[in-house]
Amino acid sequence: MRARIEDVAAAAGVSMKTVSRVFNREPNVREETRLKVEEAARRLRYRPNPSARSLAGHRSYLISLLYDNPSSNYVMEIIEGVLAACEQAHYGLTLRPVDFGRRGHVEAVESLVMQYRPDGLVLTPPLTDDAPLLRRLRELGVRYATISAKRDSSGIGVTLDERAAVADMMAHVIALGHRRIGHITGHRSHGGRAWRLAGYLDGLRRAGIEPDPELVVEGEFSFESGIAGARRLLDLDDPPTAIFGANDDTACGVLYEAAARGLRVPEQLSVFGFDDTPMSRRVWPSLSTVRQPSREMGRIAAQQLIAAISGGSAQVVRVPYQLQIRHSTAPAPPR
Amino acid sequence: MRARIEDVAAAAGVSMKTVSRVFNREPNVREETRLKVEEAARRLRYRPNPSARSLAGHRSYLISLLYDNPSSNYVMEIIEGVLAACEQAHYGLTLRPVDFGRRGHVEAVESLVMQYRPDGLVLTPPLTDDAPLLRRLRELGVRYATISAKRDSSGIGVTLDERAAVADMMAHVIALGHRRIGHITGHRSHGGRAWRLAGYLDGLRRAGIEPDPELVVEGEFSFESGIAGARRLLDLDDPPTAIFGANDDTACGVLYEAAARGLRVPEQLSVFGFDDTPMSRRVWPSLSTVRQPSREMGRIAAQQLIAAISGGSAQVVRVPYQLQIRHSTAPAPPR
DNA sequence: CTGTTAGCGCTTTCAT
DNA sequence: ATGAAAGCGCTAACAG
Repeated sequence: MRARIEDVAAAAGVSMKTVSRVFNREPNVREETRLKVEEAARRLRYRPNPSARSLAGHRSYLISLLYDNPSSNYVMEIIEGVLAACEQAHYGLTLRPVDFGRRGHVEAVESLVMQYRPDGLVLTPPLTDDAPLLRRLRELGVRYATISAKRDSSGIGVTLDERAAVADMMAHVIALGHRRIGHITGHRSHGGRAWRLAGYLDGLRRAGIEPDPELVVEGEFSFESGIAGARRLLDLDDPPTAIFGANDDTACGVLYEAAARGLRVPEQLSVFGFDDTPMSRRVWPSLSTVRQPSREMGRIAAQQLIAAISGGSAQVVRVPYQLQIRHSTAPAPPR
Repeated sequence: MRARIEDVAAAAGVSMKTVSRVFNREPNVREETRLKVEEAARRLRYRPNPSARSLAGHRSYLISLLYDNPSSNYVMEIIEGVLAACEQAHYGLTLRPVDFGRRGHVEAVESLVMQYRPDGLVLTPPLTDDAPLLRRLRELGVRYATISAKRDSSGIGVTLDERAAVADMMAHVIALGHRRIGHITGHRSHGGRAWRLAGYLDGLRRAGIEPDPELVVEGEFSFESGIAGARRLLDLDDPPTAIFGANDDTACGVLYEAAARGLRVPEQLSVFGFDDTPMSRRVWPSLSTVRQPSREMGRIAAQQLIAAISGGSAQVVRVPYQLQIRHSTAPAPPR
């Protein structure tokens, strides 16, 4: 049978509570005692029973990740990071796909919270800026960390300066001689949309280029909206020589439409995206994009959250970005 | 505060045990009594405490999904399906990325099992055919369901006739006039490799085409191996006019290499894959491939597993495939 | 710094 | 068909 805390206590010649203290890293245990306990636990291959722990401790040792599946790669990387942090802190993870657009999604989250009583949540965009959801979470008294939130609402989480990243990328493209640069935006409900648009405008302004409203078309972070956006942009009387898709999916849509028209990338059209998903390396030509350390961001968000749960201090950590210049950006064609 | 089983019992005028019976769908409860209990539970918004339930019931109500991340899209779809089944059965899900190649991976799984005591596992390829892992699981007495296992080892799970699917796809390509068809195989440790190779050979045989060993090159289900395989195949003195990549990633590598050489797909080269990942619709030209209902397969695997856990009967369910003919396959070029 | 005692909310076992 | 009592393995609260 499996060893219980009682067995460890007996083997180490201490009380159950002392073993509990050691395992929970509580203070007031002599180094010598701790070693004895650890040794006994190892010998008996003791593993605390999570159910008993939660039941007696009035906490679930569980955190939940809420996502709205913008992209599988993104979510999987976030999951990996969150999982790594959970493992280290001996927390469990539950997943919750949320249908952001659909009514009743707040109730769905509420039901998760009521049922599993997670000690905290990790939110990914666009849920990070879903006002009704955030309000309800606050009413329920659930702590949460945000990843790439437009506005910090919990003081716990992680972000990246998307605006500066895009501005940097714009500088790169402008240095290649491009003056007419199109942008297919992200979905209105995503925080990233505003940041990336702002970075696009920053880039133009810094180069002294007057923004042309015609060159900014609505998208929604999807492959399809990349195709549609590229069509509108390329059908313009004075079409752009470069297009910034608000994320890699969108940029891949642009690539697709260009190929469909027999337009050569990057010779006749430069394209760039944002996220550095694996796909950006797998398309032809490979996509210039901004690398976002998603896995790391997941890890940090969960770490901050667990720190807050454990009564420590937490913050919104800013992580660095990185430009990935590949084969989809090249000097502007002569006019 | 949160309602407990005791409160529901009091409100319904029955004992705790009766409430427990109702919630666990145990027999020996009068219809009338059950309704009373359900009504009281609804009024008090009662949710059983999962920790207490597991502690007293000696089961975790948890299943674990083990995966080795061949592709994010694939894993995410499986997760969604498994999650759907869990939800319905009031089971929790824990995730376990496993580094199949690395030594110590069996111990990593064992540690998961010892710590969380899941009531069962769901295995995805290639873990489904990892002999040392399976042996250890059996020693530990853990039940598991397999998804697309090469060999059925637990009697619980879901499969798809990959061999027949590939043979069908071959028939389609042969009907287009192709005679020299190349194949970049999957990784040796994956069950899918053998099936897909067998389907490729079936297809040739049925058309009376003598297989040419030169046309089969080793791959590993990756984009990179698709590029490498395409190079070898296209550098042949008598290169193929069509190439079957063992999965979509591989096929996308072929597309990439073809584009890099200025070879037009499908006019000069036909390409097809397997899986129908979202990417297959996003590349240019869009990829002909075999659709595998991954989400559904995840759901079924989890359902079967939970049925087995609950003492019911379970089996290996076979699900249907579907050919997706898109723009990467066309009549063979005249010789 | 360490130990004792009393639950946590549920299911089991055994009555009735 | 229903109920009473005895834990499941751990931590909280309080002693010492």
